[in-house]
Amino acid sequence: MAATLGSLAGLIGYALRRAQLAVFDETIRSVADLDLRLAQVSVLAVVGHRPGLKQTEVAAALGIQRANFVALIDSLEERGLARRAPDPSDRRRHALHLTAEGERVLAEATARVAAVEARLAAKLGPHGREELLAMLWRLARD
Amino acid sequence: MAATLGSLAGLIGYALRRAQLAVFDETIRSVADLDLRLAQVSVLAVVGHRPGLKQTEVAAALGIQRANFVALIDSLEERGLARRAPDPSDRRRHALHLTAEGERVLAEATARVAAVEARLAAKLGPHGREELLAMLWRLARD
DNA sequence: TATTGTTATACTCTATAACTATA
DNA sequence: TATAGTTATAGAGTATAACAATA
Repeated sequence: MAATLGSLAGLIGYALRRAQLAVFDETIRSVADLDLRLAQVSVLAVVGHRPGLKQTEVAAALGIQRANFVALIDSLEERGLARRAPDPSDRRRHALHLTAEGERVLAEATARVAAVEARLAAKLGPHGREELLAMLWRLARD
Repeated sequence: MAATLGSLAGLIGYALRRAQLAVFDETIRSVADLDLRLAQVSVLAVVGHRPGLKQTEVAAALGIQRANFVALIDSLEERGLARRAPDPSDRRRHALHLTAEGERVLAEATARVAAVEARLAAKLGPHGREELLAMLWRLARD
């Protein structure tokens, strides 16, 4: 395959895509039996880390448009994992929180993902993981 | 944003996704006025590098399902950038080639993408690019 | 007037099954 | 029987515009 890819194999953009797809494939499988998509896991992680944020703030942190975020929290709320709390100071806002069940599911999902990450780190050698993260975020923040 | 992402910021998988989206955003814009999507550019690159490959081989190299590959070459053929050539030894097969116009468009797209890649490499320091590519392909190949 | 959440919608990307023609 | 290409289709993910309620 490498031989047939030609110049693509030397492109950061293309290598990023292939690596991301491969890693997501493994990560998606790791939480599949929890019936969670990665977007749902990411919302649980942010809300669990910073409870009380409003929808727009969580969506912006994750790079998700607020219009598309609605169905995402709907799904988590319907499953009893998160809830929208009314904000007394501004009745337009919905502050987001995890339920006790949401905390449990997040803990389980986090453990599964951590196991995948450990396997990835093992492929990268001693300081590979930290170096990779530093480079990736340098590319991601404009 | 980093502060609100919590544990996500330390995940290789999540950082890969954010970096890939940011890089693709810039790359997509760089070829937008050629009216080319990145999937089309990747097909032009592979066929230009290895003319005569059959559809299934190109699709496999790019990780695209052969069913989804049909519309992709259709679009390139309709624009006169690529052509399906009958294979005399096996009439089921279509060998893929670029037209002269396809070669020209590929050259232009390659130059645009190379300019983006140069900006990315500049962000990563002296040996950053090579180190990053090595790590990404280590993750992508299983 | 501006913002928050929402609905509706359209478009791309991807995955799967089934068909045809050839081998 | 198996393979190459194809068609049809359904599910995600994403982007945009417009609306109601509230500020």
